[in-house]
Amino acid sequence: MTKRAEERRKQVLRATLRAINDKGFSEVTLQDIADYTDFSKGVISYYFKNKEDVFYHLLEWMTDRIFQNEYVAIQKETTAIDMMRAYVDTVFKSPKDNKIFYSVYLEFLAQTKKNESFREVNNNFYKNCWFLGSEIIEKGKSEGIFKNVDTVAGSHMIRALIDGCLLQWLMRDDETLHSYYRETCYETIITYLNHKTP
Amino acid sequence: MTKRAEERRKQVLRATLRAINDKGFSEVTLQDIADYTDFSKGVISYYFKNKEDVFYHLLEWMTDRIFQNEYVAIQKETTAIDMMRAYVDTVFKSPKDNKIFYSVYLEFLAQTKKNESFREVNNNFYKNCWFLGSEIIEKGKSEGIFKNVDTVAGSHMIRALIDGCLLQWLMRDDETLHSYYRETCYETIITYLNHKTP
Amino acid sequence: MTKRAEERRKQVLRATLRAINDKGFSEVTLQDIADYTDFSKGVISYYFKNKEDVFYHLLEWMTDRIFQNEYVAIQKETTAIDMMRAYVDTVFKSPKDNKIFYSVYLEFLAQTKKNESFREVNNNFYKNCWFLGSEIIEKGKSEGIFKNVDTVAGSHMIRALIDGCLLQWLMRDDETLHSYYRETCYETIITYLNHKTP
Amino acid sequence: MTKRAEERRKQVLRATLRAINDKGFSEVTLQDIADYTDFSKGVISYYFKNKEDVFYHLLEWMTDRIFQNEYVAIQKETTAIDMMRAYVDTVFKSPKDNKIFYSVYLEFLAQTKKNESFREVNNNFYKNCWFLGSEIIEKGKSEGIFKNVDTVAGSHMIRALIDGCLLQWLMRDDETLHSYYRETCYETIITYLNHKTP
DNA sequence: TATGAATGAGCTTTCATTCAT
DNA sequence: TATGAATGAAAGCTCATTCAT
Repeated sequence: MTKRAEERRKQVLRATLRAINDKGFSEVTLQDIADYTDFSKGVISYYFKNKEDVFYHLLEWMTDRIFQNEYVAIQKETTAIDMMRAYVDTVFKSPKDNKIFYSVYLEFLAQTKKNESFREVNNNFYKNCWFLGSEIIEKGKSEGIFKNVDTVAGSHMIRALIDGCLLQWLMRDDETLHSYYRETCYETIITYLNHKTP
Repeated sequence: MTKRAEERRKQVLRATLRAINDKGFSEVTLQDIADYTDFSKGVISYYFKNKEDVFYHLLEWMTDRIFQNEYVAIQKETTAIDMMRAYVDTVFKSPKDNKIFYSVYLEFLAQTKKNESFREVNNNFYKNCWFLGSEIIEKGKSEGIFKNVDTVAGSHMIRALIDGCLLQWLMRDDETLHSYYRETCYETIITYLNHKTP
Repeated sequence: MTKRAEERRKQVLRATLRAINDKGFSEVTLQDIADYTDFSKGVISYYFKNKEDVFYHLLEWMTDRIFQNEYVAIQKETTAIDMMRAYVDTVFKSPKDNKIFYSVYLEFLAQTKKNESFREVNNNFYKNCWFLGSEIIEKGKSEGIFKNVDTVAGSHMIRALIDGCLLQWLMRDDETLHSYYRETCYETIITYLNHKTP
Repeated sequence: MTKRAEERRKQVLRATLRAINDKGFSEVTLQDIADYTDFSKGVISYYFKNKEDVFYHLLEWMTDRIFQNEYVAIQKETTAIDMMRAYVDTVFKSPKDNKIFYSVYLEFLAQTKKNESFREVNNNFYKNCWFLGSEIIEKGKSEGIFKNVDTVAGSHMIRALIDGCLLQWLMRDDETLHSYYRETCYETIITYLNHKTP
């Protein structure tokens, strides 16, 4: 693929993200997407096989980027607690970002049933998320904390709580609750990881 | 509304649930819904304002029924622990039921952005869920447990974890994981509610 | 199929024939066809699976009608010569009819390569044509003429000459040549069927 | 026109013939044609006015080549019978060649209605074909055979039968019938030309 | 000369909605 | 009450053509 093709595809994906955010996944048309680029409708079909192919690559691109950010964030820290903090802070980046990302992500999840390839991308994202959780828990164990948590189950629950909180925050549609959910999510995770009785 | 009208509307809603489950929210047509009733396409328009109106009432009906089941279940129990157990068991009723309900529910959540009325129905459902969580936590407090948990935040986290677990389970598309998520979800909640350090 | 459906389908087929005649097979749009009916574009899709399905049924309808006319015409005659005359006269019905039918038929033949089902309809038409030729030749033999002609090969050649003449006439696009080709075709066939040396 | 232009145009025409043969006349795209050359889509527009212009020149080129082959073939012979034989043998060159040429030619004929220039090219081809037929008939007459045939009508009928046979063979889509149609066509023509009763 | 990126008109098809019966 | 015939807007996608490079 040429450099130009690479760039055009990125442009289309960015436009698609904004278009879905504004119109909704199932409602967005190729024309809508084109309207967010500086190009005509034709470029989308020129650089992607079809509309679904655009969506597929958007999901892949979004989840990859999210994971990269989270991974980089926790790598910067040295203690398990700080890593967990960094993880949650990166997940709850900002009301604006979370709203765009999570509402679009939610639409992808809803499509999963009819679209096996979306499911696969998401499962890969899950694996990455669990990997982050596991790294943090293992780090904690090496520090002598998080002793009573099973690494695998813990990584599942961390992500479940994060998703549940983001979902609840998104549905309540009140940006002022963003920090509330970030903090409560963080504290709940820490409380859970730190619990004394096995 | 006449008795007959009431009955027809129920028939349409039931048919819609099955149709969405089979075809997907955005793909389902009025013809699909009609095919699941013993009536023709016309009855749907006859008893509902339009397609969106059908969906609205379906969401309302589904979330009400879910809440009722959960409410009845916890009312039967006498201790906070048993109530929590009953709550989680009712939520994780069976792989089949969860798959149908939650995948359709997920599609509704994804539509929330474009549909204010869906959001309202869901927020009402949330309130009901938080009420259940609060009741259980308060009961626990009266029993001398769950001492270090804030009732409101706790009820939020309980629901967030439940949703996060169901979502993760649904996305993994592996029915054998159903009991794993049910148990891990339950234990994580109990661990969190029981934690010692404030 | 209801009576109304039957009628609508006929209306669509008639409209399609006229539309193809005016615009050409590959150029005709569903809108064109609809414009020749008193209905909207939707009815076509309502009564036929898709555009190709319309074409398929048109070819079937056309070739059936042609064969029926020819069959009826030769059945009315009592001698082989008169039957042959009636056959050719029916084939060369009128410049107007031949132009419409044959130009559309020609487009179907050209599509045969990509459309197996068109080929099958045409092969069935061929069988019917050969049957007519065979009947005439056999009748002639029973009268003591057409002695030196093989029935099967003869029936093939009769149709080949008819098609070749109609094609040539159509391509020359000169209506005054219609009777010339009809007569020359007839005489050539008779001369061939009557030939003395085996 | 430069030598290079001449060469490029030939390359495009050859590619077009193959492309039409593979994809069909109305389905072939400029991209398809380009894929059969070693050039890009642009060269086609560079050396031809538009797509239709390519087709026009292809038809011209094909019919010219066919005529040249037939003309050369009959010129080599010395008797009318041998010439007729050579004509038919050249027409029925081989199943493979006939299939390619005739199916593409058929598509051109079908386009004739909308395309006056195609008709003109074909009428010129017809004139050439009739010329060949006339030459053979006149030669026969000079040899004392073919006495009872009108030269002009005979030349028309010869071509009509040839076209009718090739068409029928093509539609039956059975390569093993090729020699059957070649022989039967030849014999039918000879029988007709040789007939005794005026 | 030759390329292929970009355009956008135009196609088929789907389907919510209306309404005469 | 209930039907389903008919409508026509709106969608995705294709591709001939243009033109900067």
